[in-house]
Amino acid sequence: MLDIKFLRQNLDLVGRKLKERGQEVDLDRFIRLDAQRRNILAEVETLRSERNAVSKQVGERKKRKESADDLISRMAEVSTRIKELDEILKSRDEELGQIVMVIPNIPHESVAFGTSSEDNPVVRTWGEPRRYDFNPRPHWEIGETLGILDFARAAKITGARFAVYRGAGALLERAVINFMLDLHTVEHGYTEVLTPFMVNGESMTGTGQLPKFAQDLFKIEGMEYYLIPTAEVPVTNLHREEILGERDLPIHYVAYSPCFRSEAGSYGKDTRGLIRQHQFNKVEMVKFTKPENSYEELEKLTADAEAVLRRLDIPFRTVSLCTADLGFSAAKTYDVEAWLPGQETFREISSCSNFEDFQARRASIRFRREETGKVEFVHTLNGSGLAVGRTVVAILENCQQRDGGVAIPEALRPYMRGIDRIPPP
RNA sequence: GGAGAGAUGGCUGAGUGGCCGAAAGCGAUCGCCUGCUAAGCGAUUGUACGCCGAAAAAAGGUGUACCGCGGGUUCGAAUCCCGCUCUCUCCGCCA
Repeated sequence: MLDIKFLRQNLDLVGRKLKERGQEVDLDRFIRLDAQRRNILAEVETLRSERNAVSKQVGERKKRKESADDLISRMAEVSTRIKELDEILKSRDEELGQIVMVIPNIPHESVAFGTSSEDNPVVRTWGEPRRYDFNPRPHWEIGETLGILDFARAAKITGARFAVYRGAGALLERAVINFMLDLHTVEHGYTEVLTPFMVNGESMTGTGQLPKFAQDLFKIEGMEYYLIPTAEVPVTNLHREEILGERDLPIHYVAYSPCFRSEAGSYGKDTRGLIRQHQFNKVEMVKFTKPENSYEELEKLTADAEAVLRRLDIPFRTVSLCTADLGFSAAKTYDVEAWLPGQETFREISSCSNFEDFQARRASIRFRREETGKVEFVHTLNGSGLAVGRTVVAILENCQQRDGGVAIPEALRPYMRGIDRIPPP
């Protein structure tokens, strides 16, 4: 959510920035409602002030055993009027909320203008794609041949866009999770957290999934709980409605969680394999920082995500999302894309964003600056570190061998009971 | 699922209709005192929003709201009434 005062004073700027994102927002209506709201607020507060003062007189008169009937009947009218105005005020607030809660964040000045993902500038590439003396296969073929991935049975027990991992496949998924958690905690200094995988509506609103993107979420029948689409939601909301000490910052968390996404609107996209599932595992990094440090922290966060691919020796490139490709809550995002030889393409495997104070304002996550004694909003950041299923995809495709086996990257072997490859059947 | 108790400021905890944004204590900050430390003394110690202020901001001033959440009664609600949520204890069930 944007700062209302900022919005009021920078209408043109906000309108222009939103246009760059390809968003149209009725800002005139916002300004009109906001002015109305403030007028009504001023009136109702004046009336309340009068009522408070007169009620005090009533008390004093009664103590002196004097009649206060005239004051009482006058205040009865005032109270009725206050009640009326309160209702109007409430409806204005709701309308304003509906507008302001669906306005996306403003892109950072370093974000390139663009109209689609084609316009995302590549900021770096790492690693050389391996040469194969055979035709590299896509991971779903590799996985099914090896008997470690079973999409047919997943469809039977649940439906489309689910997977069953078996034997070395299940072990590999688990190894990747543990490898990533250890790397980020031991070497990068993050604190591991394990949270609920369902959250309430307030949490979803805090990070920006609600109210605008309800159709992307799975909701629990008969309860106001949602399955999390990413650990970003529970972890960022850990400090919702808190005022942190300046000394507590920065806070770095890493969390494993399964992620649940309805994938509404992506029918027909990535229907084969592990790329796009209703349920997938992810290790997520979340940071709470002081405003002046957040961009430096974004660079480190992205480097921490890239470190996973470096250790696994998987080639990747990092792009900076352009204005049109940026997510709703983000001010700036780097996507890390792993090379997939079986599909001869780079695919997103991590998305690292700085939300600045957008989520902090929604979720009311603040800190007290020692120098001034004032409370300010923190900046929040998060990044996949990494998407586990897609990492398994990258391993299967990059490390496949002529005979159909898959070599286990060195770094994972301690987590795989020492085995160095998954042999063909 | 059944029975009961509770939710007040950073914390402990008082407050059953007006004198309560809220006692007291603890903690914290600043100052005084003191060779140093401790102790002692004094002051300060919430958040949000509106208005005034100003080139913009800040300082400052002022008003309103907030005692788990939502509604109601009343001239007036932390306090009375209704609904909800959460926490704790006991019983049952259960990984």
